[in-house]
Amino acid sequence: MGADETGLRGRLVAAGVDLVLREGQSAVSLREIARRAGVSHGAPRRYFPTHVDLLSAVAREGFADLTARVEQTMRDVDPDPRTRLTALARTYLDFAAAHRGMFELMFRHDLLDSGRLRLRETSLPLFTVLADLVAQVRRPTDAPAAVLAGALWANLHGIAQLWAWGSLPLATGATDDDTLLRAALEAHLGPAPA
Amino acid sequence: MGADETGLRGRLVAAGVDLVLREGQSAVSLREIARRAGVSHGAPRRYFPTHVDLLSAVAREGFADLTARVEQTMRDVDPDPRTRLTALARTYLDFAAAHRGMFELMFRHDLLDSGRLRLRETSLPLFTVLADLVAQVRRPTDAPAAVLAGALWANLHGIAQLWAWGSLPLATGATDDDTLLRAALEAHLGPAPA
DNA sequence: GCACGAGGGTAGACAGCGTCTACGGTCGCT
DNA sequence: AGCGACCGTAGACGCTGTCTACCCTCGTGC
Repeated sequence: MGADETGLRGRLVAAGVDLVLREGQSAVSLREIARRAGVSHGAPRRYFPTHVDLLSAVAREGFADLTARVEQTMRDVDPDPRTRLTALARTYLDFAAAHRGMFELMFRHDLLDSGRLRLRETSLPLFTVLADLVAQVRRPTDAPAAVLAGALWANLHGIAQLWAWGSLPLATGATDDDTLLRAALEAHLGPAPA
Repeated sequence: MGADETGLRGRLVAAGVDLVLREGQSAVSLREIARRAGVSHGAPRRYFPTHVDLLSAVAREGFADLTARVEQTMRDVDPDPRTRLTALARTYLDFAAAHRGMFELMFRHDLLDSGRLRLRETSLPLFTVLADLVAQVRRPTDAPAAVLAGALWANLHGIAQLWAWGSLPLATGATDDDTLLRAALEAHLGPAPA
């Protein structure tokens, strides 16, 4: 998906992905990526004029990975939309927890050039999957589907972020994020079916 | 509140706060703060052994500021808990939008030492205000108050963050965050009273 | 009245960073 | 054979955070 090209460009992105997964977002320096790719520190410049460009490409891989996981989940799980939404949410939170560095990078808009690489648009298919499912379970009195989906996404995202920060467990006394997730889903979509 | 001490320590924090508000989180370097405080680059070290310590102190001011704003809102607004919750949420989102750099810094747990400065605990009073209000409007079938409050906070936080990133407006087609906010409040707390 | 020690700020060094620029080598094409 | 385009190297620059040695200025004990 772009990262496994044989050229240096692909190797750089792959090294960046590997680095952010292993060491976190702050470790992803241009020079370290170049080192891991076995080239001089000036080499990346041919493909990525600035550090931001390279980070954006790495983040793009992150979105692609997350999207692929969600699509895989959709393939595995029951077609009932409510079930699918629950599974999607779980996948989102699991991704954030398992790849925290990547997840952080993906939403560090101060580090990324969302315009040049159409990064925001890269996250759109993901939102579309969510929005389609939301539209199917939406009740007549609910907000419009796009709004409902946006609010739900924001809730998922907030849980992922605050949970990682440690504030949420401290404040709520919870030991896992599943309780919070269930509460969020029921709040937005109504009580879970029996 | 700690930042207006006359000593160098207070001046450093004040300079940091000013800098993050004006230029954003990435501009808050140790040396730049020292420069603005009119001291040499080594001076901060007496009070803040590392950059992280200084940033944490700045973020602490941010939490203090936000808490003060919320408390002011609580003083100004009608005692009806639902109204208060709406106002609190609005204050939260306004703060995030108006002081984006500070808001980012406050939740950059990778940059902060939440342990040493009890930073997480600093955000706790804020959560308590929210939790108390939530407890008052909670319906019998809702999740426990702490969980409900946590989920709602996460929703607010997610809206603030995703909105700032630009993804949410793009995905939902909304032009302001108020629609999203109302949807979130109604989802967690039930339909708004007439 | 004076030495002394501690607190607090200065100044220089170091390695690492992103960026810029000049250079070289290695192709394929005419 | 010669020539360009492509692609990577290497060194410099100014910036960063951190470390260390130094010094100046007090307050205190004698």
